[in-house]
Amino acid sequence: MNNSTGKYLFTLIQSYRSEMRSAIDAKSLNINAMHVQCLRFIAETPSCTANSIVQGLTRDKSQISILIKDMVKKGWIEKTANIADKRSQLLVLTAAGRELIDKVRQEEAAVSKRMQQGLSEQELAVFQNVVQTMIKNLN
Amino acid sequence: MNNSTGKYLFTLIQSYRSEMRSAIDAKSLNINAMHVQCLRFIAETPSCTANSIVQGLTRDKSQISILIKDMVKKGWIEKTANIADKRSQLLVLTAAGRELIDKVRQEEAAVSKRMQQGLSEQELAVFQNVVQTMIKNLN
DNA sequence: GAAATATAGTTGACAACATCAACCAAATGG
DNA sequence: CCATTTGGTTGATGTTGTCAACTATATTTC
Repeated sequence: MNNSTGKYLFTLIQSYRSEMRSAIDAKSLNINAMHVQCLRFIAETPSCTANSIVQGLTRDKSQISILIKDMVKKGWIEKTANIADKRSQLLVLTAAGRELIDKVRQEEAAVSKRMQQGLSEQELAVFQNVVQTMIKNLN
Repeated sequence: MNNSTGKYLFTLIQSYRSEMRSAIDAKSLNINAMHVQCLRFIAETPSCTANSIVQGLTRDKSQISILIKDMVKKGWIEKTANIADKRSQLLVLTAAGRELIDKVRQEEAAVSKRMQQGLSEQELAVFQNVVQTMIKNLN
């Protein structure tokens, strides 16, 4: 392999984003990529704080702060007091947030299924392993 | 494989971007990701026009128009009259642009090399095939 | 126990990337 | 020759990202 790696990965991600965008728009879900990542993270993380998301998604805290504010405003998540640390709040999905992320997951599953057409279980397993190794190599 | 595909790919791309950013900053190359893609595309495309880039990189024409303006201003590319179509101009790299993209390619090669540590030729070949198939499946 | 330092989160300013609409000049089609 | 399409530019706006400065709280040090 040569240094077209980056190029193909960019193209793949761009195509994936575009597909997800279309699916999201088609279903009028009205949610952004970073909102999706945050909601998923909150759903999967007990005692989730803004800082948990900062660490988990490797993003700047100011960016996450703004995203949280957006999602609270949109009624997808709620803040509750964090007894363990008065500086922070615990974040939980509301019923609307859970419903939304479930719908998004369905669209993600559909796009992933399309992406994987014609590829064997073995090829996908190698792919997964390679991606995880590459992530590890860079961090 | 499940729908964590998107998640891992996002993480990989983010890590890659971050690495490239650090490498670019360390060498004081002062160039952005989209500039890099454009310069590479121009270098590899005979009779390159703004529209060629729009089609090749699948980006909005207004975005490409602005990028071209930036790169001309920075002295990395030049516009020459397109005799075949008075509406458009041909884009070519200047000496400075060629030098810059060469340096970027070196950094890309270094990052790719790090990414690939511990992975066999066969695994990388499967990876490449899977990525290209996925791109094709989405378009 | 108080002071110094670090941390969690917020806000503002700015940059990079992206999309859409409106426009003009040129090319193409009927 | 006129209508339509295309290539490119600009403005407005949205999304994602980074950095600095700030406040309140927690932790560390003495």
